[in-house]
Amino acid sequence: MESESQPSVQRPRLTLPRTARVTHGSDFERAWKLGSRARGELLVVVANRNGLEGARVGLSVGKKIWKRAVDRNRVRRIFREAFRLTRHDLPGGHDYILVPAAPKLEPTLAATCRELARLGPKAVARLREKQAGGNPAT
RNA sequence: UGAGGCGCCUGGACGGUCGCUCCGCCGCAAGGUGGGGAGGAAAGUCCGGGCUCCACGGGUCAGGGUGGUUGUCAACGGCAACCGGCCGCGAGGCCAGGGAAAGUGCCACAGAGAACAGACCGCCUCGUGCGGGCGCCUUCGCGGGCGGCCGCGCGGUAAGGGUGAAACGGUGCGGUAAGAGCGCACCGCGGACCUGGUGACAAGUCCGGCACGGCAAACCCCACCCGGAGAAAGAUCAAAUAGGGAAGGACACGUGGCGACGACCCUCGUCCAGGGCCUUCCGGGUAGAUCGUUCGAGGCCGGGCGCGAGGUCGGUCCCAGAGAAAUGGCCGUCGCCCCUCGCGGGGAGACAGAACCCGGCUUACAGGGCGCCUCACGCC
RNA sequence: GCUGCUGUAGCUCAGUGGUAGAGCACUUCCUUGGUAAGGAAGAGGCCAAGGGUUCAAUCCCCUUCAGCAGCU
Repeated sequence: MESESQPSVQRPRLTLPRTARVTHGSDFERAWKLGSRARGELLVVVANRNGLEGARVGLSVGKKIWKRAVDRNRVRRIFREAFRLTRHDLPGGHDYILVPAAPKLEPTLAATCRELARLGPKAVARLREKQAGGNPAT
């Protein structure tokens, strides 16, 4: 944590512009159809190639998870903040759809960051495996 | 001091830092900079409107809603004041609160009787029949007469008991064989008149003599109101692909018509084979984009009007606008609550998240605060 | 965003303004050497919650809470 103040690695600023968000329904549908998944304690990560430079995030928090809109917003904001902090450590060129793993979880930011950093690359690796085995052309 | 009633407000504050979104300015751009950024319920979607599109000659019926009166309002099933009923010692609270002498229907069980009422237990001995025994009078006696008693029946009665949610007015006095609106007084009920009030209604006088049980959130009747859908409404722009129309061109020999999956027929002289391409423009329109989309029956302050809901005049302010959907993360100080005698320290922090916009209603809500009023006790 | 439907025994469902029922399941007994089937008896319900109308509400009315379905 304290090593971040070192100037040795020139880290980019931790922003989250709209270009880093999945904003189209068709992108979501492609991810559900073609993407690979990795499941953890708190969240499920669905990864799919997007043909762009950086990583993008999409949030999918359904009404079954929490009944109240306040709680759903809470989960969304934690997921979004976790992606903002870990976004440059994840493999680029992919869309990541984040889904709560189970109903009525109360994720903390630190735990979500850890899981996202672990599950993101895992899902991307599975995607490569799948595409190499099945269809070689993208 | 304690217990309570009513109305209302608030819903942590400040700072640093990393981000998000909208607007203004600077910049070719990347970006920089200044400012705004959830609620009283944003909720449920129970009502009412604005707005948009669709439908529409008028009337009637059907269907739905509302239901004291007068107001208020853009409108309402909201709100205010008043009226009536019920509850509370009281401040106050609650009420779908029109019509049951237009009609239909229902009122279980219990009970004698339940909607043109009824007579079980009782009560009565005025009337009447039978039986029993008693007293008195009369008779030698049998017998007869009179009086009153008991039982059974006819009869009278509806006060009392009992049943029920409800029993065909209530209480008291008179009256009677016992009783009964049978009579009287008061109350209730009904009718008429009159007074006050815009009105709901209230007060008063007179009369009637009780006739008219309840349920319309049962059907229904009466009065009034209501066209449908909803911003994913709707409007504008508009790729790619396919297809439609028009013009021009190229290729080709076949072209065109009727017609039909192949046949066949007609026209130019017959038969066979085959082609249907390119460019430009037009219109519809999908993905997508933009608008609708936040200045409004708006907030705040003040004046005068009204009991009040509210209305009016003047001043002032601009106060969220996303779109797989911003309003968040981390840190610090103070404040509040809980644990602890205390210092210190630790923990918790309600209900809940805008999606076209308003007016209400309803529901949820840790804690804190304000105002007015009532009752009880104590002291002066 | 809008609309509709359903909440009754452990489960699946009836029911209607007047003491709430059926089938399966459960308990006990009989039958059998034993089990199943069969027979007999029994238990189990604040009819989703809160108000209101009514003499009386599972039923009628209002509000709330769940669950399900549909339209776009």
